[in-house]
Amino acid sequence: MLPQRRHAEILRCLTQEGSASVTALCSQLATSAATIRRDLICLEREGVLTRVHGGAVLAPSQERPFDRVAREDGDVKDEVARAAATLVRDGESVLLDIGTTTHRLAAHLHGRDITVLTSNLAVYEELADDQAVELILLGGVVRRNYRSMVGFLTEDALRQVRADRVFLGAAGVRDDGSVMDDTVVEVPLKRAMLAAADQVVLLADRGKFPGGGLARICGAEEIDVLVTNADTAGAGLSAMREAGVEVLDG
Amino acid sequence: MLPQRRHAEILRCLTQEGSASVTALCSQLATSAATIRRDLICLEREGVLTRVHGGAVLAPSQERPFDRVAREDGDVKDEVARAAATLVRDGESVLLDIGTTTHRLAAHLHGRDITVLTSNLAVYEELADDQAVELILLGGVVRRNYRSMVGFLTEDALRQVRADRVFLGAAGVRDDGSVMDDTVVEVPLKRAMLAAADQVVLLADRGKFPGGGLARICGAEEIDVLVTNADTAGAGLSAMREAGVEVLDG
DNA sequence: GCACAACTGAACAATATCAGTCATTTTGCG
DNA sequence: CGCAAAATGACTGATATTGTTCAGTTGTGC
Repeated sequence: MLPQRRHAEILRCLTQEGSASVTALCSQLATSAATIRRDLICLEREGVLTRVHGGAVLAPSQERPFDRVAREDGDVKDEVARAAATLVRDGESVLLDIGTTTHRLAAHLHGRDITVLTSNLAVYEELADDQAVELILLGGVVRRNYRSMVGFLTEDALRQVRADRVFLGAAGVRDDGSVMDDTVVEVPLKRAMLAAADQVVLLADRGKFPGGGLARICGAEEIDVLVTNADTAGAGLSAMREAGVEVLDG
Repeated sequence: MLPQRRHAEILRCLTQEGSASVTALCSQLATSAATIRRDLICLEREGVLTRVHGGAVLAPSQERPFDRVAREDGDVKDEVARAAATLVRDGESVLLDIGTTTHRLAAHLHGRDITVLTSNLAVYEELADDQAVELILLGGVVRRNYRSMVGFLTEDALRQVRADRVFLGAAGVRDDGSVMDDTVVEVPLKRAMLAAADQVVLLADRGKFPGGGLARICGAEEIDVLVTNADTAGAGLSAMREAGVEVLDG
């Protein structure tokens, strides 16, 4: 393996985890501790990381903005996004819905060895520079205000692909467990996404219980996993549980 | 194997993986280390890559081959782009090919009341904030280095749409009028674009006459309009004229 | 404070790669 | 066909990188 490749890999581990130990890097890169140390010295000289006893951490200036946002406590949406990211396994292909919640999820998927399918242009911009993630855009008519693509092209594309998991956002969940959306044009898209994935994961922070919306996307029975906050409560959540939805707390 | 073919292959490996080792290239291209090194020296002189111990990595300025190309030959290409923009009428829908030339064309389409269809992500970024232009992305697998989307999704999308005009880029025009490209994966896309538009406009500055390329996209008879520089000359241009192509000077 | 484990830095040997040279083969051209 | 130029592959001494070893240091639990 080329030294540069190793350096890139070390940085990938660092940005993903925030820190990395020499022994972990040894096994991950199949090399000796001496080489890793030499690499770390080199990278420290470049100023991209700081060496600490046993490994290295990202240099303060190198922390990506989303990482800082992610570590702030009390951000209910980010709790959900972070919890959802733990569901994704290496090698999988995931379908990300339109909206800000899935954009936040994408920010937690940096450096992962996965394929992301989406019509969410915010996700595209988030992951555009990430070499690890394979990115597939669904196409469609660009809606600037929503940073997304919609229309028959998007729906057609969804019929041609298959994902291991779809991460769905929503405007709210009604007390009967119905998943609702505000934007009528998105509903057929969301339904097409449901059909294109093996597992349906709904991202809904506690503010979505109960929640309104003009149009019904689907009922609780179509959802496999609900990711929400630990302190979420309400009839909608109970309805989800009764429908056999696995509930994951952020 | 021809040196040019080897160089193209080396670049393909590099853009795909980000780095390549001499030994890997040896076995992949079935040649000796000495030859690979000579190739790398040559390519490094061109500024395309940076040699490192054990192999090569993409040159820092080269990580986005797109941006590099975009800066070269500024005026020559921009003459062509500006002239091409005059062909577009309000209310039309235009299909823009992958590449830098069409990106430049897009820069001249700001504020126009038109619909732009493209798989060129540089065009998307150029026009994303322009309220006047309706933007439709074709979808597909994102190729970061080329700022484009390719693959069967893109081709499928092209079969579903119809444009008044397609603006096509190319690596070069041969003396017999054949339009050539370097990137094999783009050829079926370009052919699908030809089929999806009523009029085919080829953008080719004087540097493209004569020009090489691995794969043939189409012959002169498929082109309706050629936009080039005023001082362009050569057998390829004559072949175009003989085939009845309307030639527009920038 | 002390013992113990883990980590570090430096030196060294082994290995891999590099640049240069030279013989051989291929290519282009009259 | 023959010749010259270019490209290729093999060899060699020089250089760079890597893994190992070991003495010294740091961190941790008692």
